Amino acid sequence: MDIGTRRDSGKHTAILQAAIQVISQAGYHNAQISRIAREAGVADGTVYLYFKNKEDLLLSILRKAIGEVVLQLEQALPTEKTAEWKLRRIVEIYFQDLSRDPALAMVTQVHLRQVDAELRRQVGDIMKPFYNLLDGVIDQGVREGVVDGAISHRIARRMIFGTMDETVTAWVLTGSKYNLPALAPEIVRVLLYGISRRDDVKEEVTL
Amino acid sequence: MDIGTRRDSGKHTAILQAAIQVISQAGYHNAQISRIAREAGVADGTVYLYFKNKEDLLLSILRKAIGEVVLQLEQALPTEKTAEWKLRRIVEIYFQDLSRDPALAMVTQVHLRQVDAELRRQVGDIMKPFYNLLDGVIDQGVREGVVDGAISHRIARRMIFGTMDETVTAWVLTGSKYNLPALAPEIVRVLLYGISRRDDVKEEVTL
Amino acid sequence: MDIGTRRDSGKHTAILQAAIQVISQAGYHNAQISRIAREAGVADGTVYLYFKNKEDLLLSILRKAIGEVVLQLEQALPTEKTAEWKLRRIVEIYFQDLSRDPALAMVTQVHLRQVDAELRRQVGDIMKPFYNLLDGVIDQGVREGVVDGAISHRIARRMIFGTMDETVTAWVLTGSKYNLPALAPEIVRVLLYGISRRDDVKEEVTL
Amino acid sequence: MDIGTRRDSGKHTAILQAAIQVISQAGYHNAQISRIAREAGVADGTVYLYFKNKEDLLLSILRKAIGEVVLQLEQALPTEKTAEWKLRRIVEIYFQDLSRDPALAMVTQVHLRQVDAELRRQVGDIMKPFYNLLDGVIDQGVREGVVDGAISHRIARRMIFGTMDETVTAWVLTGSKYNLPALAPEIVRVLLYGISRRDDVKEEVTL
DNA sequence: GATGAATGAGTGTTCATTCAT
DNA sequence: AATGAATGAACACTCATTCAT
Repeated sequence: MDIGTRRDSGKHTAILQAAIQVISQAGYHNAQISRIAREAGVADGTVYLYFKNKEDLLLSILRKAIGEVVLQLEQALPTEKTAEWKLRRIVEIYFQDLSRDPALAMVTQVHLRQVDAELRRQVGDIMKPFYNLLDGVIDQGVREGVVDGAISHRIARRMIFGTMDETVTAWVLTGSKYNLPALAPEIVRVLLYGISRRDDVKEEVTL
Repeated sequence: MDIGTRRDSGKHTAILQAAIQVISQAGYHNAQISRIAREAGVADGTVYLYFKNKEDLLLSILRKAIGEVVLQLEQALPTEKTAEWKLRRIVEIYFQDLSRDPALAMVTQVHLRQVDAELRRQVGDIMKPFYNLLDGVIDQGVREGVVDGAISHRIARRMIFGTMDETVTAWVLTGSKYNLPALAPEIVRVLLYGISRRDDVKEEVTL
Repeated sequence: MDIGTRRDSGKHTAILQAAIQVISQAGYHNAQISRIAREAGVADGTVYLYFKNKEDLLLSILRKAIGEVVLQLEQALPTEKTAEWKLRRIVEIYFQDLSRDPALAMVTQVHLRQVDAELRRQVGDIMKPFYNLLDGVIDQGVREGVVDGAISHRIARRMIFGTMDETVTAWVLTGSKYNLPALAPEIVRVLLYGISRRDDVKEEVTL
Repeated sequence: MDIGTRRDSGKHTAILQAAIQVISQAGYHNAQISRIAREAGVADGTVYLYFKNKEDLLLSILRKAIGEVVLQLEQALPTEKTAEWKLRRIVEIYFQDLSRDPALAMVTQVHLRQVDAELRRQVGDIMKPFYNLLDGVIDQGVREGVVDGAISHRIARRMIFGTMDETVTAWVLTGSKYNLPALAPEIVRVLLYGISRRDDVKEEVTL
């Protein structure tokens, strides 16, 4: 069922888009294949020509979303020299990409969690490249001397991802009303320096 | 946990415990009422004498878990004077409580997210008291001058909760093998000061 | 379970009345024993001290209703001399009794039909005495020369009962708003002479 | 009966026939969809491709039965000139149609009554056309001078329908053993002239 | 007699998936 | 490739009835 890179007559994309719309509105368990098919303008059976099953459809959405973020990051990060500025770009691009398609964000942030153990493992695989990028930046930060080498990489990564994740989820659940990317600078500030007051700031975080 | 309350000849508690076990293993959508009932040693119908429906059973688990954390925090926090130490106690107690019952943690961290919009609202209501405690500590921190008043309360709270949540979820999904509470000091350190290197540290974070 | 004639502390009657009320409103299949018990002010189990099961409860209602009608007819009919006047009394008393307790009428006319084959046989047994009364009057009518002996007794009886039944059911289903006994004279007229015009009437039907 | 229409490869008809058979034997509340499906040779789910739900299946049976009677009456009645002969045709055709399919008669006469209030309203709607036909004939009878204009139309209609209904129900409950249409002439006689003896008969009712 | 907590059998309906065309 | 009619497994919840107290 690996259709490959050719997207045929656009049906692959149409079904994926329809799935994002339907799932974002109704949730994974209430998103019937028949409704997704109708929305995409194809027959029920056609969905199974492009996706192995409903679960695969959900994972494909995540792959697409994370794939795009990673792709953009791979292009943008080399531009930045310091780890600090790379982290800044990560948060910005992550927020920008997700805020560009609220329905997609709703699916990845909320409905994707509504799945069972087996699926969760695959979600981890898909997130890998993104986690690796984060780890790379933390590494560089330590080498540069701006990130505390004593902090566990795992903990650092989880704080960064956990904070971004919680922020996007809150944004999505409150209706995607405010400007998400605008929060990036303040987020980066707490990631770098925590919530503590800093009188000794020389070069303040600006954007 | 709530030992001795034993209302209704212990059936209420038995069903709740059985639900935690079954849901933690199979997930909410795969946890049949009949299986929970069997595990609890009661008839299917008996479940409905103690809980309104399956959803109510799930919410009761969260209520129990969060209720206990909040209860302990309300007793412990007044003991601590500074906001910093209060934050420290929050992370410690949160980690300790959840690590005491990995199955319960699995349910609240993973399976509880597998629910639809209507339920999500109720989850928010249950979490309210915990969020309020966090806000209170942040407030105090600002007044004490240790927390940066320029940082949005919302963002601060989301970083704190997002980081703890991500940490517990990762612990639970990797099999609850390592000592979760032992991570508390390092977590508090990144919450307070971020990931940045701090040469200017006068009084380092210790425990 | 034959409690006999003694009605103990009135619980037998209380449960029967409660059943009439609950079934008339909710229908047989929606009338839970627990609700009938609550309405009667007794425990669920107590219902089974006075009635074999739910079905028996329903039959008891019919027995009570038909029993009262038959009792009254057995007292009133001997008073009337001619078959014509006896028929008149039958319709009058049948209508009067049912209109006295609309809830009871609702149960016997509507909800009692919502039962299965086995029960239906028993309903027939209960109706027997009433049918016998009808047959007796028809017999007498033939002997008196006012009823056409050529008409099958069965057909005559079904016309009489079918017409009364349809009339009462219509009355009950439209909310028991109008005066049912007031229809008796006209009903008797069509039972005796059909719907045809009668120019040759010597002694018209009056009341 | 509607032979040749055969829509949907006959599955619609097959399910309807299976439902008539199963319900006539077991009653509405004991007729499981799975049993009807098996009897029709289709999967359970297939029933729901042709009928909205179990209730809709029951109403479809009545619609089919009454629809056929009304159709035949609409063709036959214009043939008859007088109201008397039209009434005769109504009884004949009603009896003939129902006696042609005893299982169908069992469902409409007995099991259809086993339903709740909401359904009952819809039953009324379906019966409307038949009631209207009866009213039309009574009207004509009054105009012709053979029906007593002083008799309430409602009462006349209820006597006619109540008598037919009671007759068919009795026939069906006793095993559909005797010839139902053969009773038509005698039934018409009691509808027209009641049970009274008629010495003054000039042109007696014959068939 | 009276209670009411506990039982557990019973079923309409949905929907992901298949496959003959 | 595309269709969509057909499939059938799966399950939360109700409620008449029982029985230990």
